Order: sequence, then structure tokens, then C-alpha cells
Amino acid sequence: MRLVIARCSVDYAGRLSAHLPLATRLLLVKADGSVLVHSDSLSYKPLNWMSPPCVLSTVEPDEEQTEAGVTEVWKVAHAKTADLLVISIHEILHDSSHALGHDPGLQKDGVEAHLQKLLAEQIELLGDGYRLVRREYMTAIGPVDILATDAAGASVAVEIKRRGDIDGVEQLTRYLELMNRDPLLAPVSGVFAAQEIKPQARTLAHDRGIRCVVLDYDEMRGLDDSHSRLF
Amino acid sequence: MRLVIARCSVDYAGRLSAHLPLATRLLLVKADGSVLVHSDSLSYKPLNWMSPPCVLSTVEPDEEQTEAGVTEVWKVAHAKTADLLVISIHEILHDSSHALGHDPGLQKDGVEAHLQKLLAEQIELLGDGYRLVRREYMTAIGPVDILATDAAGASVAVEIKRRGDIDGVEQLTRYLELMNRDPLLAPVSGVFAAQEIKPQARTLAHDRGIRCVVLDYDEMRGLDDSHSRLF
DNA sequence: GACTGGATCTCGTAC
DNA sequence: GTACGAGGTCCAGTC
Repeated sequence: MRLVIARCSVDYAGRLSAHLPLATRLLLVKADGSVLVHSDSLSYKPLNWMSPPCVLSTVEPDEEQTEAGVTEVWKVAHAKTADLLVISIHEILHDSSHALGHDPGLQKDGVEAHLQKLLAEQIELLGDGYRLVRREYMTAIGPVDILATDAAGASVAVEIKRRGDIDGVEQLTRYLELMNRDPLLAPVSGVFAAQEIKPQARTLAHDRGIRCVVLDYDEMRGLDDSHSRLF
Repeated sequence: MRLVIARCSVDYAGRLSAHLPLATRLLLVKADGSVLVHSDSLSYKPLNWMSPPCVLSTVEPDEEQTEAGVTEVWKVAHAKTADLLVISIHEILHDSSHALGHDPGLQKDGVEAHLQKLLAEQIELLGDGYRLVRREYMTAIGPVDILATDAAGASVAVEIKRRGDIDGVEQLTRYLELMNRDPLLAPVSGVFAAQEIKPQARTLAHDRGIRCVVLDYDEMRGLDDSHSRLF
């Protein structure tokens, strides 16, 4: 990764035309050749950029550009499309390169895993007297998201999805079939819990005697104190 | 703007939970307090970030963290929501700060200006015998995008929009009223040109005797050679 | 490979 | 302020 702080102007021609007047900015050249132009505010999104695969070439400024104060011109061309990013550099204030190595990448515990954790902690949301047996209860065909017991002590298998679709109902149905063959567990009833349940999924679930529960993620997060552990 | 290259792990808790295992990354702290975490590939989007308004505080690692090799912990808290980004730094390999000053921001010559330029160059798209008089033809209430003449030599005012909405038709109507009072120009007919024209706008335009022309941006760009000038 | 839908979407603009 | 639509959308999944 190469970090350059430079006074520069930038032109982009591709799906649109855009221009950045002369100012001091960060030029970020990544190992894959991609280039990002960042200003000192307005986070997240670069002012301008070129996505990989692309090729950076440095060329000498022509006479006109030299007179205008340009010392160096970067041309970043996309390898497949005609997109072109031209960075006209007037002055380089900082230039350093760094070997970062491979990045293992982002792990999104994401919403489904988080919902599972929250619901396990707030299992009483399913009804009075409900108690958690365990998360990720293992069966021969895979783990059930949550195994609980109701007020009468009967087993309840819970399948959690962010968006409740037919697939999720089918999945829960397979678990229920299998678990109901186990005399130690049977009878096992099913709960299909999701932030949003599609009408088709709801119909199918009801048809199979599976209860549907819509989860209010924000409210559950509000009740939860786990993210305060980071403080 | 502060640039830090560091071996670090990152945790985010907010609208979702996410974790970045220990690796070497770029930490970018902007003047507005926002923080971006970038890896050396996969351009454009940071691996993780915190948007302004937010507050960065540096805290000492606790005993457990120190034993794990953490030398410094950054906590970036959003000012309004409960979003929190925690960066556990194991080693700082580079650290520099730079005053960038204000950025004039991106000028999207964008599609409308580009369409205007292209249509001026390809004015015959409006019909055989059409000729360009000038772009940005000035009137008392503002510039008309394009003034042209048709095959008979009569004046034609062209309003160009990316998306043709009712507003654009109203705008062109005002220009036409004004220009038709000028005996040197009158009679002036109107053309409403856009990549996409909404049904309501089309109806209104036809009702006022204004012709609608849908522009094929890609095709016009294909005929154009101006963006090749950048090469 | 094309297609589809989600996103810590972001970013405008109209209302 | 909120609501709606577009984005150089990006991105990951599926067909």
C-alpha cells in the first residue's frame, strides 16, 4: 500500500465525467492496483477512485501542464472498461509505502447470529415460562438455532432468520421431523422467528403447525447489554 | 488527517456486529473525527469505519489485553447512535499527520452537462438540417441549454435533463414565452431532451407543443471522441 | 457468466 | 424534518 499526500486535481471519465479542482488530498494506491482519492472529511466514500482490475501508469506532464505547475500525471485505466482516472499532481507532501500482507477479512456475526444470541438471552419473548436449553442444538442434519422448553416443559425448536422465507420453514420442518422421532425429545413444537416473515412462509408455517414470531431487533438490542461490554 | 499503519484487530457493534482478526491495516483518521479501516486490496469500501459525527478516545489496555499484546485501544463512538468501533492496536508501523485543508468537492460535470456537450456536437440527432447556434444561450431569466435552428432556419430552444420531469417542462416553457417575445428570434419552438422522460412530463410537453426527445447516452458517448482526449 | 437482492448502504432532492 | 429514488452504486449470493 502506497500513501501519498499531494496537491492535485483529478479527472474521471467513465460512466460519468467528474472533476476535482486543485487541493491537497490523500492518494491511496492498493496492492491490487486500485486507487482511492480521499479528502479530510466526509468519511467512508472516496471522492474518486478506480476499482480493480486496473493499471496505474505515471507519465510526464506535457508543456502546458508543466506551465500550470503539474509535476507528475497518474493515469489509472480500468482493465476491462474504458473508465479512466487522471490525477495531475502539483506537489507531493508525503509518500510512503507499506507491506500489509493478506487480510483475513471481515467476520460479520451479522444480524442472524446476533438475533440468535439476543433471543437466547430473552427466550421469555416466546412466552411466559419458556426456558433456554441451548443454542446450536446439534442434530444429525445440522444444528437447530435454539432448543427451549415451554411452560409445560415440552421441547420447542426455534429457527431464526432475518427474513423469514419459505426455505426457513422447510428447514425447520426437517428438524422437527427428525427430533420428533427421538422419544427423549418428542413432542417437539416449532417456532419460526424472524424480523420479517413473508406471507407465503407464514401460510406454510401455520399449515404445518409452526408458530411464527416477528422479532423487533431494535427493541431486543435495547434490552440487551452485551454491546456495552465493549465499553 | 492522520495515517496509521498498524497491526490491529477491530470490533464493531452497531447496526450489526462485526470482527476483524489481527492483521496489518491502514487506519485513517479524518479531520471530522471519522475513522476508516482499509486493507491492501478490495478497493473503494473500507473494511470497517465510523461515520461522523463521532468521537475517538484512546485508552490504556487492561491487563488481559496487555498480555495478549495490545499496546493501545481506540474507541470510536458515534455521537448520536450507540454505534461503537473498537480498534485494538498491537503494533504501530507508521504514524503521520497531515493538514489538508478544505476540499472544494467533486464537480460532477455529470450527466446533464455531458449530455449537453454531446447533443451540441450531435445536434443533427434532433433532425436533418438542424444546426447549433450556441450552448448556454443567455436570456433574462437564465441560460437556455442549447439554441439551434431547424432545417427551415427557425429557432429551436432545447432543454436538457437527465431525468425529464415536469419541472424541466415548466422551465422550458418560461424560456419559450420570453424568447417568443423577441421578434429577432420568434417563432421559437421547444425540444425537451432527456435520457428518460416521465409520462406526466411528456403529456405536459405535448400539451404545450413541445417535442420530446429521448437521448441514448451510451450511444451518444460511443459516437463522441471527447473522452479519448484524456488519453 | 448473468441475474438478484441486501447494504452499518450513501447521497441527493422533493415534499 | 421525512420519504423516495438513484448510485461510476458495491457486494455476495444464486442460477
